[in-house]
Amino acid sequence: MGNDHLTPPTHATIDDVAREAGVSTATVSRALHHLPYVAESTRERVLEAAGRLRYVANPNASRLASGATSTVGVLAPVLTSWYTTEVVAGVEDVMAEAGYDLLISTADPEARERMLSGETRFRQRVDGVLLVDVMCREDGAQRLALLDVPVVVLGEEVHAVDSVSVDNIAGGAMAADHLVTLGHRHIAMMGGRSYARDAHDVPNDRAAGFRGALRRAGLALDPLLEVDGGFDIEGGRLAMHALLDLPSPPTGVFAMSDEMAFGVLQAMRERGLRPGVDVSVVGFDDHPVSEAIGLTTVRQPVRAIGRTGARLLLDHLEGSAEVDHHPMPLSLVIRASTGVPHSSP
Amino acid sequence: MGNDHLTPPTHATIDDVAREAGVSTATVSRALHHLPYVAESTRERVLEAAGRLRYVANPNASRLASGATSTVGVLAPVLTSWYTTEVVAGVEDVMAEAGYDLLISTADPEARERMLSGETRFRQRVDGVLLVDVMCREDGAQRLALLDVPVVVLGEEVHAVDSVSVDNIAGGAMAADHLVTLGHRHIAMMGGRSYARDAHDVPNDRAAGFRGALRRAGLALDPLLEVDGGFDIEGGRLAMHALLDLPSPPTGVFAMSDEMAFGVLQAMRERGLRPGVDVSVVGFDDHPVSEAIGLTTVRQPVRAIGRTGARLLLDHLEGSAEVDHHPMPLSLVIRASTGVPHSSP
DNA sequence: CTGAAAGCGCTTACAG
DNA sequence: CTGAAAGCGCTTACAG
Repeated sequence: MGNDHLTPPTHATIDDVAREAGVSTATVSRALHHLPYVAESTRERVLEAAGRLRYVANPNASRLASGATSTVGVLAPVLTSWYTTEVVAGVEDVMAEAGYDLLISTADPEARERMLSGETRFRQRVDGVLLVDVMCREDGAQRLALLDVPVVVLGEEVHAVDSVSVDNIAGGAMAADHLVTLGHRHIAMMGGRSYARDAHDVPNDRAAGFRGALRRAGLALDPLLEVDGGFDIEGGRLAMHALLDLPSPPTGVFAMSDEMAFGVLQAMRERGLRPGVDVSVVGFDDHPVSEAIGLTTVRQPVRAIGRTGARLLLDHLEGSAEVDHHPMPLSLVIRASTGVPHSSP
Repeated sequence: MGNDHLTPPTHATIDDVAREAGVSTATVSRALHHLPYVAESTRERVLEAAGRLRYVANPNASRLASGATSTVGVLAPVLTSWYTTEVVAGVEDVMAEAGYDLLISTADPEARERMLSGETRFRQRVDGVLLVDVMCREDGAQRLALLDVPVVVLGEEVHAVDSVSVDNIAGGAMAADHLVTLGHRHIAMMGGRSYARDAHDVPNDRAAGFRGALRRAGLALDPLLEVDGGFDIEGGRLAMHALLDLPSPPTGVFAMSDEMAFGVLQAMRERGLRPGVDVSVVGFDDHPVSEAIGLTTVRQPVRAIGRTGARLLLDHLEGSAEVDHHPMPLSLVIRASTGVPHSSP
């Protein structure tokens, strides 16, 4: 109380600024947008008046009048996994700086279908769309290319629209090669069809790469050692317990995500087994916790994936028509969870 | 190609629907908003026409005309910590269902000041605001109460506006009591002033509760055992190494966040020390990884904090004027990282 | 370099 | 129950 009684009950509009500066609203608009053909002295007067009135343009009015939304839509799996959060953070980094808002929507299967048919809540509300791990395939990408906004696809390689992804086949092979090189012969592979990765090429690609590398080493993947860990911690824990209950448990495990690998390590701890000694474990992602607990993993540049996708979308918003696939690098990070097999042949 | 040539190059507007249904735009608007005083037969005709034309109202036009934004602002520390992500996910759960968009903004110190003075990018763009761990204190809350949108504060107790938080003093005491009960006497406390928690009451409250509980047990906190772990993994690791380099290292450590505790465990692993045997560790949060690695911790209902805050804000948006503090419960989750002191007196 | 005016696509009193 | 019309606050050709 006793404070600033002058606080306006409502916000200043462009008319207020025009009056204050003694010019028309058109001139105010031009001056504030730094458009050419405004006398320097006029511009200064407008800027000053706007500052005095603490004027901020009403975005709804601007957008309605100009047709631009200054918003990009992000369709992503539930923002619950570290991976997704981090990708979106990368997108946010770039888009915030460029002055775009993000409208984030959850990518369940129906949302995916609505997206492909252009029926999303994004309609009329965004200037462009980023799809995170939605898995459209080439036919989906062709439908996206027909939409009236530019679209960039993250997490898979397509060609009808811009895309950025890692080479999951190579990633699976890196994990296998590492375990084989250490001397492992009896190796398990843990994947899954999580909610987020339903109908996904990602696990399939990692599996294919993993199998291929084993094959090249003269090994085959024992069907008993191929398990579903649901891409989360608890799923990884349960699947690992099942593996350890086998008559002949594996000496090495490749978990297709670090979160599953955390569950694997938890199961080992529950049985008093030592990672890297009794059983070797390789994850995928390089979650921040992985370094802390010493998990060997295939690192993806998660945040950079988001940033790169955002930059590509900005290019399109500025008129670029180039369409390409942008591969991102993977690397193996070796830590304490892998070592030579305990009972080496 | 060869596909649907009829796809309209532009979106249907309310005028198109009105023409198609043979009514005025006013009637279309009323019918679509399920307002009273529209003949059932008319409503049906409008709904059908809108469906046929795949009409979606232009939100910018709606918002400009009605003055409502259907958006709530969320001011939160960098969306990089699990805690923040999870709170925001809880907010999103509730707000998405109520038909509100989220406009998320980063809460650095300048953003905090702009918020308190009503100068944010939220101006004119949101119907309400949720502050996550921004720490306004009572005087800040009084300024927020003067703003022209309702505000709910998460993470601290204030009274000028609605707030929801846990009792951090009690939480610090729970950690201390647990370690003392196990027989620990030489106990370290790891806090910090992270970017996110700068100028924060949270660490202070946890520290006060921790100290108070020690005092009640006839113990005092050795100043050498009070360290800064920066509220992240690496900071926790470094601080723990420093503690272990002390002439008389602690037998127990209370880290004020699970992520710091992960760093503590990493440092121990690097030195071959066993959690719960050589040194006992208590965290704070109950991060999903904590169960996997067996970290004893003070659990907060993080997602529920976000949900509760969102519901309170919705209440205000619907006209409620009640203002209250809403406490959320903490609980101690005992796991393998704590045990009786190795060299018990 | 600047202004008058139309228009963006809705919502909402105001009259019937 | 329904329509004509004003108005929300901007932007942007179109003229000067």
